[in-house]
Amino acid sequence: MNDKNNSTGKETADSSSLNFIEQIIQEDVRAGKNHGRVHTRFPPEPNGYLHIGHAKAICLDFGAAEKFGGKCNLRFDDTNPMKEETEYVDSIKEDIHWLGFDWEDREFYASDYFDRLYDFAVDLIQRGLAYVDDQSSEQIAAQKGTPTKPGTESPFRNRSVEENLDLFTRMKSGEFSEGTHVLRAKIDMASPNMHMRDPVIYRVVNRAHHRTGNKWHVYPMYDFAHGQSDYFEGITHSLCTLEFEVHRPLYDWLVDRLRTDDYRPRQIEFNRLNLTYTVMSKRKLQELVEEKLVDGWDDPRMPTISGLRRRGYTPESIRNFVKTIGYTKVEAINDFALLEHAVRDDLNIKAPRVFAVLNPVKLIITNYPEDRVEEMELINNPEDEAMGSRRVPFSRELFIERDDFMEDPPRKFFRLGPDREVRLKGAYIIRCTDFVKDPDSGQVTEIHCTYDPDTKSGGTAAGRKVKGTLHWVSAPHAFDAEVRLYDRLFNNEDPMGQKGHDFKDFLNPDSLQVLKNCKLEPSLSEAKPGEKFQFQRLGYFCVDKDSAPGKPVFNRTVPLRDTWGRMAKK
RNA sequence: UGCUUCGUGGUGUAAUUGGCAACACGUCUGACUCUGAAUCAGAAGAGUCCAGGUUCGAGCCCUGGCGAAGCAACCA
Repeated sequence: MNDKNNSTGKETADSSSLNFIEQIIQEDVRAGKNHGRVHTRFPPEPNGYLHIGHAKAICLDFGAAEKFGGKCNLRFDDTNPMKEETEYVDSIKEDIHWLGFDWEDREFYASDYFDRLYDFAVDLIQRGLAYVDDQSSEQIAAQKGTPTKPGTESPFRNRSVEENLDLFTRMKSGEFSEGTHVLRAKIDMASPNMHMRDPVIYRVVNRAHHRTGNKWHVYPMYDFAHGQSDYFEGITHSLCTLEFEVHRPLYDWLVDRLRTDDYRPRQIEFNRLNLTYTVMSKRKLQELVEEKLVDGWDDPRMPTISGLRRRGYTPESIRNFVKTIGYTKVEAINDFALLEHAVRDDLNIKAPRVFAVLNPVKLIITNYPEDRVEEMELINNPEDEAMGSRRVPFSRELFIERDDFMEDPPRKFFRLGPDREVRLKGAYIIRCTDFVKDPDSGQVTEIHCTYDPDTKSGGTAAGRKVKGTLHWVSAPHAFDAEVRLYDRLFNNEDPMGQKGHDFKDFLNPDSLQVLKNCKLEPSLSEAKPGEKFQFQRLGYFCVDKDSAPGKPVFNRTVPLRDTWGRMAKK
């Protein structure tokens, strides 16, 4: 065992803020278990990209360690060379760091322990606690029984130690082909727990491993690697999701046969993260990627860490979200609105305000001089004075949002309409005097207004009130951009939970909407991929990685709360 | 007809020696506002799966039901 002597855990947290797992840890520390040490681990399999469910685990593994003055290891659970690749190792490390956590120099791999695990398997054979089974997986499965019926014993269960040792050695040396032999722990074929019915602990795999190459022809199963790896690393609390609950007796059985002292890692399970209108299993997400139903693992509609990052989510917002939803043993489905609230909350403070017109319509101020341009001063963020202000050009021809004008507005509409007044934010109050419609489509193509020169923001009559305030851009100064609007990936709250349906039946056909000719204020022309803004009155947006000089692309992270939009829908 | 775990507003959580069911999101009002945002103030919404029991008093303890999830990969 290495690394078992880090500093004694100290209780920094007030117990009212501790989740049930942290409370257990606190009790263990108080009771002096493992000398009051707290050491956790985050153990991803490098077979795909991390999603927000992993973020929940990461926050707990690293967070709990930090709360009690302990440490958290990163350990890649790489026991299956069929599925694992170095590419995934790199993305996982990037995502953890981005979320704001650090494993320092403690980057481990289950494959680091292959020799020790093999020796332990040999030890079990010598103690009569493991045997080589020559049967096919079908035969073994048939003998396993069912949850309600006990299993039957393998005909190879009582082989001699010598024969088992010989066979296992030959498995290791590559003499056998895949599927012909396995090593099983000899426990209890009648156990009410299926996992205790002589579980397979080693299988033959004749394939290169991403780290150990062709050294091995036998690989340990998850159950034969996880608890032991925890033990080797001096882990005190091994936190995992609920589906491993039934594995715990096996975890303990193996650790108890491995350990040589009082120290013992403790597995505790918590509920998985589920979100409405999306799916969270790595396999399902992979399906979406492979069938090209999304743009890749980092498609902004994906609940992956890389997808959320590209969508414009901040690490803080994800951590705050995770804090809000908590850890219990209840199978819960969390409302996506909670996540959206978390980003808005964070971006409200951080994101500079800018003007962008997504669905532009031309507005002409007929009494404004043709060649005049004013530089209007706009506050960058009313929530943070330190973010200062910027100058935005204003001229006779502007673009405003098509939605902000109605030919025949209803009572509660307080934007622009014939003979109505409205303020152009940071500029003047204008009155609509006329508008032009395309005779064929019936679409409004031009809105004519007059402005009141006395009402300039900050000017003498600036105090006059009008009900509506619109954002705008100066037509000759604005530049074009592509803006991608995202909606929920699925139409159904719980696409996985619908009996008789494939989850893909519920894909939302309108989850991506691409707007090509959006008009952005000039200050945005320098924005770099990843930069985040509030498009005033619309939502939070960020520059996409597809963005190139002269070909800007923005993603909508989340719209602003919109009580008008909700009213209008009714 | 097994084992393990879980049932608290619409959703997620809290209520920790039994003591007025609390918070967040969402929803709806209102105030403010040069963002129909943010902010502020307020409202509606559960009597804790059901039935018994113990107790002055039960979400919490006991008994019995009901319901849900996980478990039968040589995946993790």
